[in-house]
Amino acid sequence: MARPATLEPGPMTIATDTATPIRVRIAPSPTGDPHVGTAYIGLLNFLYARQRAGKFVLRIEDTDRTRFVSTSEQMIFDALRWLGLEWDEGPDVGGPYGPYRQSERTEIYREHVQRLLDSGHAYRSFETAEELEAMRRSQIAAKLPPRYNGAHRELTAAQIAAFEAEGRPAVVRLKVPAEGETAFRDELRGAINFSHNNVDDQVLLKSDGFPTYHLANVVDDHLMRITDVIRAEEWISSTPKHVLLYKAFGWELPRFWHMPLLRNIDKSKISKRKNPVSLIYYRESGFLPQAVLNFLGLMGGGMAQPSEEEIVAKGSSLKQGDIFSLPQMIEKFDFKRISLGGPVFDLTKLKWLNGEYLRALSPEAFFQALRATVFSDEYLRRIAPLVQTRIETLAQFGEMTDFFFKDDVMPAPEVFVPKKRTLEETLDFAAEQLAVLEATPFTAEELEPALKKLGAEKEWPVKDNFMLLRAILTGRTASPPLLESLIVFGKARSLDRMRRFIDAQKRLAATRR
RNA sequence: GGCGUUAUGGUGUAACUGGUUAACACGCCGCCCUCUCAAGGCGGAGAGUCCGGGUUCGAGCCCCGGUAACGCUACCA
Repeated sequence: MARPATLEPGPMTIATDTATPIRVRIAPSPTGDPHVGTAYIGLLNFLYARQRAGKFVLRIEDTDRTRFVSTSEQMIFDALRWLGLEWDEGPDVGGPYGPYRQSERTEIYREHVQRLLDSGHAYRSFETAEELEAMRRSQIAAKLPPRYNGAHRELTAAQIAAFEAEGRPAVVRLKVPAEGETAFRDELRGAINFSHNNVDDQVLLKSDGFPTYHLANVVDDHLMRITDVIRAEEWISSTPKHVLLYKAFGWELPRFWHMPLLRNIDKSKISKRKNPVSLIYYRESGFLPQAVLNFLGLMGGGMAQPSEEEIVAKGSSLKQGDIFSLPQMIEKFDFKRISLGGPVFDLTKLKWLNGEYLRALSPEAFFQALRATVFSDEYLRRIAPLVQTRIETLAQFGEMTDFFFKDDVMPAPEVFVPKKRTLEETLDFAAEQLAVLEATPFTAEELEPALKKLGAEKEWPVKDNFMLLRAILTGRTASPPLLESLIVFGKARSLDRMRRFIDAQKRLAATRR
């Protein structure tokens, strides 16, 4: 892999106190579109590795077969490469500690689980999912904290044999010590303690034979010689379980760095409901990877603002302080500076930044960027057949297809509300359509029946059903074929357009009242 | 509910080991430039640093006590 010289550890390289080479990893789950959160944590890990001449590993965390999406893994690869976050080891590039896909490591997990069973750090538990669910409900009803009650912690050999004879499937759980506490150090926050009263007997091996995150993550991090676990803050609460596992195996602990969570405007954890969260969306909407990376680098504030002397020395203007490249981040990004409050992912500022990058392009580079994205041959080639029979001069192509090239369309209520329907009913139905589209792969064979099924359930005639969707997607009542348009425009952008539409209309309706 | 984390303008961040009227960027408003719109230039409004105590000549920075937000609380990650 050819890397620009600037990416090599420069004078700012941080000396580490250990002789062991630094190794970090990201472990995305292939459950859907690649997520901005993955890019954020990916960037941070990448920077950390590059600053210390370490290795950046990509591991695919595909142990949940119920949420597995087969196309997801490739999309993750593509999105990370688009951003320029190249990994040194991973499922597609190999490496000395493979395999890098957890579904290919089940034998390893089984062996390790057996070790825990043998050493008494784990035990088999035979409750069914339904029984556990019932237990949880009654605990919540009784206002008790929902926790595993430990019923099978001390089964006798005879009891275990009986359950097995019954053919009951088992899970393996971590045997958390009844007393005491587990403490660990977070590199950004200092010591964190958890009383064992508050650490559940986590399932380590599911009844389908796959490990849970907790087990797989610890085993793999150890086997892959990961020295620094840089991950999102949401993992703090489960870190004691991980620490307990390291100890049970007798392994050395990695350093833990928990990064603040990216937030929606209302400060909740970033989610697709309130923010475009798919990296596909950003790529297809014409954001430049450098701008996205730059923006992500702003989140958490690891880049010091330049001092006045530096500004004078460089002769640059003050606002350049928010603009920096990946090599500059490698040089200057300081993990100890990261501020812990959850940063709001503010699309407005991202757009400004992207505009700065666009303006900085040479005319030729700008033209090439256009040709590579919104006016790519590939895109045009897919749109062309949708309009060929519908236009009389080639110039009409523009009118017919404008919505394919817009960032936003916003039809008026006269356009999208069917006769005999109220605005409110219509928006409610649009929300139903959105839910269906989210759950459906974007192919004609899948989309059509799914939408028709919804229409039948809610008693919306096909005509009104499709017309509403057409209005939302295209902004008008006449357009190329709806389903094909949806598919070509793409799932990420289509869903975003719908969400924005519903949000905006609800807000409008509220102000009218 | 329990546990954990966090807390500086609307948003992202600054403020060296406590030291002058809390700084920069985005956004917002106004003016200039201009055929328009952007961009660019200039200017402005907007926080007294979550709240309450304390230490100190002096606190956004230190101590104590609250509050709020967020996260976790799954055979999901």
